[in-house]
Amino acid sequence: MPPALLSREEVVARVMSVVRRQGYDGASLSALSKATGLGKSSLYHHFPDGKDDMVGAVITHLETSLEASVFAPLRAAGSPADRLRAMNGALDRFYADGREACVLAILGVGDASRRFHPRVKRIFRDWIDAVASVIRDSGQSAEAAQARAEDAIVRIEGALMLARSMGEPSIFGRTLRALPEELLRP
Amino acid sequence: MPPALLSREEVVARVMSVVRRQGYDGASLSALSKATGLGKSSLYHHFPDGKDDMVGAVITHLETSLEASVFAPLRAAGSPADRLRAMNGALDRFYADGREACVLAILGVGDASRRFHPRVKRIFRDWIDAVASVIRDSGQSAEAAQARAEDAIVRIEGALMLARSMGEPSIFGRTLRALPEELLRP
DNA sequence: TGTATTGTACCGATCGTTCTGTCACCCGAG
DNA sequence: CTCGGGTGACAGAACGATCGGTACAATACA
Repeated sequence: MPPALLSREEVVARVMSVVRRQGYDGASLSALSKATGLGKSSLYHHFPDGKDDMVGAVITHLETSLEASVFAPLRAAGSPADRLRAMNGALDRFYADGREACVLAILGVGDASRRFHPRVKRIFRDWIDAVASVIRDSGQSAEAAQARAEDAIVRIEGALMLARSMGEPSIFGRTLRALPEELLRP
Repeated sequence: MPPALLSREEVVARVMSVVRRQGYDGASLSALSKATGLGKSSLYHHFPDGKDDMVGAVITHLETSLEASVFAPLRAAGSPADRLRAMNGALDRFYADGREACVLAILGVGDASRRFHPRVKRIFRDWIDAVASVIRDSGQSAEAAQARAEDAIVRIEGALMLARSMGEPSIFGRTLRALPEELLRP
């Protein structure tokens, strides 16, 4: 039971939480209604284009919050290792230490994936580029940095998936902690 | 349009194909009916417990075919590198060079995940153990082998996810090809 | 004939969506 | 200050479509 008054950001956060756990198809309007405390018609008042509109707002929220808490720190000043550790901290929080699924991975399932694919791809692209810039700053060539950055995202997403499938969230933390050394080795 | 007569294996394969693309919730009975060429009543004749029964059959098919084409080769005689390359060949085929999603990852989404979690976890467990045995045979300690084997599955699943999200299937092949060296390095 | 398989029609439930209406609140006119 | 008309935020009820699932008769094949 939400406390009657919810800001748009809070509503979007709750929608994201449901999508994360149930997937796009599983996130029914009635589930979203229950999670946000808003009637179905109220949801349509705030998101006139329906479910796609709500999930679009989730992606927008994801874009801005990833930019602020992950991409920007990666591009900031500081030692490469520190910048990677800053990313790790943000990811650990966002994924609840490996217990929560990745929204981007969830949105790759089903017909919805076609609609959201461009925006999802863009986020991954930005993420890879931000990680690659760190690795370049550590002295690697642009090509090696690009390849290692892709490998970083591969590991993060894979660890998230396996951690949840095995019921062992620690897999995620272990993978994260190993990343800086592996990405920066000569 | 299926050619009228389908073996149970072929039916299961088509169900798997739909689940893979649409997810559990998105794989409606009408979609499964269309994909298999069987009416709903025929589907219920062959799978009396409905959708869960069909997906259960998919998992069973997965267990046996992964055992035959991936786990067994990993445990067979031969050099560690050869055994890993044998796994890679099977995976490349099964995932269509990175174009098809992983059924196990798909089944981790939504309420369905709770029902199938034990079997999915078991498959991952067996997979990790089989890879670990290869790495042990290359001279690594049991602990290091276990950790590296987990990392292998992490990378395979992550690469599959990212390859599809980026629309660049080649990410999967590149990750696979890099695996033997990374897992067997001293 | 008997058994295995399938088509048709249907069930109640739930899907995403829309319509209608109500309530609280703001703001300018009197 | 009061009042009335807009305005945004919400709920209830209902829409047609589709969901997963069932009953049963008809067909196909042995």
